[in-house]
Amino acid sequence: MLDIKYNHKIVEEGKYTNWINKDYFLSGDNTKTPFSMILPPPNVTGKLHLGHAWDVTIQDIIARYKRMNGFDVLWLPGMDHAAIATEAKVVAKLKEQGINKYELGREKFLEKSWEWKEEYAQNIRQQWAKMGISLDYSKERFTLDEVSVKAVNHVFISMYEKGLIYKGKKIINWDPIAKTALSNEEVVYKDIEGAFYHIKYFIENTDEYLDVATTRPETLFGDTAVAVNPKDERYNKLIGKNVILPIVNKLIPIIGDEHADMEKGTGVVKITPAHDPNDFEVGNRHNLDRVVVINEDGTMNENALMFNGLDRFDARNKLIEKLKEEKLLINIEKITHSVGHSERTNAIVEPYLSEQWFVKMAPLAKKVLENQKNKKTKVNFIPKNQEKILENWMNDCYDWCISRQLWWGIRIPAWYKDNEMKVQVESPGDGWIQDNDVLDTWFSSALWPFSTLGYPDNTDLYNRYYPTDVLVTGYDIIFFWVARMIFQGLEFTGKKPFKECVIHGLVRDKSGRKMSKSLGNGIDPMDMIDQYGCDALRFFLTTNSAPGQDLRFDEEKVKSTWNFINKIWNASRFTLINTENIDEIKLTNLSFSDKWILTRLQQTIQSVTNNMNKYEFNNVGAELYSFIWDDFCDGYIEFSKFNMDKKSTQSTLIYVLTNILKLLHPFMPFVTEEIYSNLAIKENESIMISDYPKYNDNLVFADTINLMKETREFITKVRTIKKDNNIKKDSLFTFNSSNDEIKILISNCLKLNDDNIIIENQGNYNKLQIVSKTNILENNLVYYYKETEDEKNKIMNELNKEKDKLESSILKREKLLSNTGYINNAPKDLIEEEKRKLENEKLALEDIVKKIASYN
RNA sequence: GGAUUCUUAGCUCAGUUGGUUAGAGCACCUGCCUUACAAGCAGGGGGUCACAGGUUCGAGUCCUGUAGAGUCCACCA
Repeated sequence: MLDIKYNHKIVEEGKYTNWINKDYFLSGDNTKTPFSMILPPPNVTGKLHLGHAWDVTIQDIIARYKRMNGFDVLWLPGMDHAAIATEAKVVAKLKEQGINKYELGREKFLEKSWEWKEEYAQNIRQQWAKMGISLDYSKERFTLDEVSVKAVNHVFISMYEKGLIYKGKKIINWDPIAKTALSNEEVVYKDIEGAFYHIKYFIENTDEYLDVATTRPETLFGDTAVAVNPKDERYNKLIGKNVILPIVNKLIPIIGDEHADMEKGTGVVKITPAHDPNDFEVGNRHNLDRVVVINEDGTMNENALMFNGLDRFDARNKLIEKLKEEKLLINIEKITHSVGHSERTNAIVEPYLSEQWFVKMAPLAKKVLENQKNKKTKVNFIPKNQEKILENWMNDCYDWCISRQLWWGIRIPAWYKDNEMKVQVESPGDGWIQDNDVLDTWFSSALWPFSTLGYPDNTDLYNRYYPTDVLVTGYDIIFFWVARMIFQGLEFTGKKPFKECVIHGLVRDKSGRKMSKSLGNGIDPMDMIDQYGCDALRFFLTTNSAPGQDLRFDEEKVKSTWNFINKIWNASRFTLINTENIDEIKLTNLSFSDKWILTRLQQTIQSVTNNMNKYEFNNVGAELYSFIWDDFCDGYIEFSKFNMDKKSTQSTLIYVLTNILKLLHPFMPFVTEEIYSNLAIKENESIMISDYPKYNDNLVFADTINLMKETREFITKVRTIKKDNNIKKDSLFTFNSSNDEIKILISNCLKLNDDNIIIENQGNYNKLQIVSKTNILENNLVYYYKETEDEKNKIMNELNKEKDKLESSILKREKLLSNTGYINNAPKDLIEEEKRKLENEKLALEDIVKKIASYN
């Protein structure tokens, strides 16, 4: 038997291990229809946060739901090596121990990185277990696994051969701390305090100068021109002349280029082709030299003359001093501007001319856009509006820099000897040296939906489970990952990698801020599990926002979810206590309330299933919450208390509870398993492998719904009257109904007995109020008691208020029903319903009017 | 500059293809230990759905505009 209170710690103990031991999470039953999902692989850099918890719970709900619906579910777990993120952490850890990455050497460093990976992978698996998620561990993958590396090499070589990958010298984002190139997506812009430095560039052979403003004065050593707009009448006559580059004292030309914006700054812009992407383009147009002035580590090089070897920011300060001395500095204008930072090391990113590998995006993006136009082959996003984000990005993207000057990752399969290059996996022979760089971590993750299944080999796994059915992830990762999986999937498998893409939002803190380490407002999901249990956390995370919307974390809500589970626990306790000796479930000779709750259950099953299929878990949550709490607990269980001698009641109790547990199981795997295991009658050894409830028309008694609604409203109304008028239990009153079952139900709920139900007479009592007539209850209820003059007035007020309300409502309905537009256009049943209500209200009004008259 | 989401009760949020008198949780008020649950039960109060127009028989929902908030992309000499 269940304890008096729900204890999540006891309930969750041991269940996950048991499920694993029973092989419930394994895929591979070929008699069933396959259903596959790939878990977005977390980085092996740290702990799972609430966003992960949300993401995996959505997937687990889908997996468990599909499994209970008879599918062979493959939910494939894995982790991402997270090239730069992990490398940065390992470097930092080594630094604490006084070890330098470069002194350690590539091989030793990789050993340390693998140690790190093993440690963190173990943490992550423990957290998955705590979350109760049903992953098929027999298929677990890592992005540096042999299968993954094989796919990556295959794809790289093939793209190179197709001309979709090329090596080129371009301006890329350079992280001077990690000393690697970054893609644009790995750069985060932050507003910081900076300045416009206005510098004098004297025009050759004159005393005149141009006022050139820059935020990065140290790059002036790399200036190879000054540009003005050809339409700018202030300056265009100067085009073709030279200016003297300050400090360096060499001559550079004044050129005319559209890039110079007349509205912006002074209208004059210095051109540094090696250190600015726009200037690079200008340089190409005008055939300018590209002078690199900064080293890989962010120090200045010999081109910076006396600042050679200084850090770029030191050099900036010293240069400004120098310019002041030379009277070349006009002024310093303080500004706040946004500056790119490395996502992982937080270093200020330097636009840097360097030779890197790129993926040519245009043809791939085009493929995605075209595929999205085809209803049959497109990836369906949930919610649908997220498709626009993808299209937006695909419409406007530039080539993807995929080489990283790191060690932790998949090494680029290119080999060099003298001036020759060969792109292949194996070394072409003696003297050939492999490219030192590794690939962007997203290059391997982009192949994840098929590399994990064995692609490019023709494996059974790949054939059975690809394309996958659903991918679940946050909208923040559409560019990084979703888009890239789609174009790689289309390019290499000829198919979309997943049929549906369920997008969720971000978890925010209580005041709506993003959760982040720097703000220190992060919540550890493991703490929440410890306090409220995994089931409460899961239900909270997945039922408190609409699809695609952000979720504000509120511990109070997790707490109230715990209360809900405790409620389920106690309803189960009640059911178990009263069905201990039952040996079969027999849904015959059903009472009115049995029929009603069974019908409500069927309605709930239908609606929940519908919402589950649409991934609208917030609706499922609301549906289950109100069915369980309002209908089952507050309604049916209360009614069952005076019907418990009936076999049908016991059967209905256990039948409805069993169905409730199954409907809840995808959301709350632990507590539903615990209660299920205590049922007197059950079909399976575990709820996990039981069948999901199916709508059953034989258990629908449609007419009970309105009857029960009216009955319960009536009961509420009487209680309200009693309460408002401070009527004690022993008051006398009467009501009548042609339906005996309803009569009994009301008597019981209102705790009436023969002594205080009277049909006639008032004795010492006065009439108090009559509850309005309804379809099922006739001339029904009168309370009697002695009242004071004040009370009398109060009652009259109430009656008049009720009368006014009815009158205005009737007027409104009559107006509506005489509106030909409404009659012609509104659905028929809606009009019928309206007419019915009008009739009822008229009856009720008649009643009230009579009562008011008799009162006086 | 472009895109996108949002604005509904004191707070946090739902609200399906337009269709009765707009819902929930928490908070609030009143009364109850009615043996499944006081982390509960019973009852109650609280919203001119940001604002202004428009379409419609009918708008929280669709369209246009305004204001405010968030996010992404681009720019940032």
